[in-house]
Amino acid sequence: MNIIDELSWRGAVNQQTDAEGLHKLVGEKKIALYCGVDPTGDSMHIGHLIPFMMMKRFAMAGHHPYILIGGATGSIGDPSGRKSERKLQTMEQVNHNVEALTKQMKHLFGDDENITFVNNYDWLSKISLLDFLRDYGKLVNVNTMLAKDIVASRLKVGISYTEFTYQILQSIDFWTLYRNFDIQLQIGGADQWGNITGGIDLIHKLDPDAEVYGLTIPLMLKADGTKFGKTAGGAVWLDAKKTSPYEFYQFWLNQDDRDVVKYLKFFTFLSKGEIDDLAAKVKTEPEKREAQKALAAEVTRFVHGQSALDEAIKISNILFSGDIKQLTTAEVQDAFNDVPHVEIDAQPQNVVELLVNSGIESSKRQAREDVTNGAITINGDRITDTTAEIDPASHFDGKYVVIRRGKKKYFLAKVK
RNA sequence: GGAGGAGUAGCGAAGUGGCUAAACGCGGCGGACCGUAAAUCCGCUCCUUCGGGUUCGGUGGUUCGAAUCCACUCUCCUCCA
Repeated sequence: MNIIDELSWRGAVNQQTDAEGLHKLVGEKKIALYCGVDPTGDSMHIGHLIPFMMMKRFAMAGHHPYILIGGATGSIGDPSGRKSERKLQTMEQVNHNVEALTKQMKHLFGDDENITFVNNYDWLSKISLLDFLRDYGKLVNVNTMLAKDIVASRLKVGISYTEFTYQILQSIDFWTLYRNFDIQLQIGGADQWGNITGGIDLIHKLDPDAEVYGLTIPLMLKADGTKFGKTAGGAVWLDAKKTSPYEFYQFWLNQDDRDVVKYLKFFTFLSKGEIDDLAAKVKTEPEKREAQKALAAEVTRFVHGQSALDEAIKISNILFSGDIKQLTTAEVQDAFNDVPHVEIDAQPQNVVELLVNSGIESSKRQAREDVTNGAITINGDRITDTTAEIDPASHFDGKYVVIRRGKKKYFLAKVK
């Protein structure tokens, strides 16, 4: 199947500069393409993953993706999709983030020999101001820049010259990659359209015969219209230290029936046949949640590896179907490694005090309410009496107390 | 520089002297249903030693009593120059 057809089937094509031309090009030859990410943080979240999963598909189809880490552009700040000016990061932060992101990217995509990593700091930092103005600035029309959504939407609130210039830097990236590596396609999120077409315009001015294309991926929204990828605790990170593999697995497992097929298409490498199969099961036997399970397993394995996935499934089974009291102390220690930890005193203590002191509840009022409502389970027993005394010595050799708040939130309390 | 307008709980937004810890909506947290889904329904959503304590941009007044009135002050928005 033509890679563009596959992307279309997956719902991953929003806009293309020349749909016919690109379709023909990738059908005729193996091309080089790129997608960039700016080091705005020291870890990506699942939203960042979207274009790179598509890059991987290109690689699997025999094409050659280049992953660009924006060491230079990240120090400037992309105004795309932003309502207000970004706070400039220090160069130390940028460098730290570049290092962290590169490591993460290489972990995810680095074992594919057909994927190359580049950093735009390597060329953008070498351009002098005068060269910039003479070689590139002259080719870019300010009126065109102002008309782009990215800039136009910001004119009312204001935009600094620095952020205004961002699109030129990204254009120079595309030009540089085109010239050096014959990169003919840039892909990105829907908000990158303006930056991508800017690059294509620049390339055409410098090389009128150039054959280059742009493709954007639609903005991902949940069935209820809210942003994808956010939970109560914030973003779902790819870094296991920020979002544990167990939480990561649970995030995917809990997806809405209406969204799960879309996510399978975006985030997994399952074939069309396999996905169609799962889609049918969502309709016929939704209660089995096979699509969600497959999604959670595939993505968790891709990001965190097989053993982390096994662990996540094991914990999930224990927490949601097993009897916690049957576990040995060693099993508790092992199974709950990934669940949030708190510390408590060894003496028997009142439930409400215990919940507040351990930080599980924010106030006594809240703690009392949850206990009264039956939201609190300690070592597998539901506690509904606010005057109940909890003795940490009663289970697991007095070393641990397993606390559940609500239906899904577990905490492992270590006894001091 | 001039003229208006606005600042209330996480957000939006009522409230113009006591009955206001502050309507309502969203969000959040619980519970029921159930499939660890959605929708729906119910409860809660400043803190508390349950006596009370501290809140309506800030400071200081008036008053028995202030989110509400007065003065000063800070921030933001709109229009004019």
